[in-house]
Amino acid sequence: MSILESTPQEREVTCCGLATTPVTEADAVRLAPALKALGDPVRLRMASMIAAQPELCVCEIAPAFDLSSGTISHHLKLLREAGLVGSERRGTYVYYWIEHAALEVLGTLLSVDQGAAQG
Amino acid sequence: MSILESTPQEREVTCCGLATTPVTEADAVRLAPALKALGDPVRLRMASMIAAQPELCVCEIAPAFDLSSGTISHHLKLLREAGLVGSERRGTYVYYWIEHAALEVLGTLLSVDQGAAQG
DNA sequence: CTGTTGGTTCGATGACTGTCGAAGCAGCCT
DNA sequence: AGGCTGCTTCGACAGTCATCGAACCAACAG
Repeated sequence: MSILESTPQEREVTCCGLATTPVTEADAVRLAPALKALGDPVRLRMASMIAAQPELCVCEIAPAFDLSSGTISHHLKLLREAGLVGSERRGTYVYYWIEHAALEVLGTLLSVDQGAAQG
Repeated sequence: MSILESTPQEREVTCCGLATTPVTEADAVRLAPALKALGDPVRLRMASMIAAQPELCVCEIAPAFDLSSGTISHHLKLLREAGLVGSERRGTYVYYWIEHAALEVLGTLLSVDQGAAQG
């Protein structure tokens, strides 16, 4: 059950945003982990760095943070488990890329709904 | 320093999404707490219920969850502190409403950027 | 003033999280 | 094979979090 597997109910929600139809418990359980993963300043920046490039190796990500390599790996793992990024080892380096589809699900969920919202 | 106070840098970010320009550390620190607040299934549903109505009293929110009133209050407080909802007591009841502007900041942050994203 | 109902705050507790440093693994060199 | 570099995993630890039940405060109805 990943963030990308949508039920009909969830499709409606992610079609028109959180304000249109109350998110069901099942959808909340599936969507919340991705928001939680982005709810840490380190991971939000990591996701943003990765999203701004086609892909990025850990050796390019790590220097931006004053953290041990173990901690860097830990955060990247959480982003991966949340379905927000993918990774692949190619030779010496491990590359990370953003899963745009997952990001889009969240963007739609939080997008301002033209019908229900009123500034 | 709330989610709604934007620096020039942050305006650029929240204009075109997380993938356009890497989020700065300061912006990440300011934006992450709101995502964190929504990163819990209970609070995501609460925010969604509140967002789907002009306003909602606690007595209408609480029955949707199998939680003690103390825990309900705790979650609503976190949403309030994250700047995502506002609240006001009117007579017997306390009413909560969504802060659409804060939601919009997040929606824009996570929205798919036409320029940088590619599926 | 007293009881009742709606919410918040408090204290305690078990679970989870962010962090480090050390150990481990993978792929290179030579 | 032996060593080096890049990254992940492991074990430990302090800090945070979700939850409950109890105590508390606010408004109202008798």
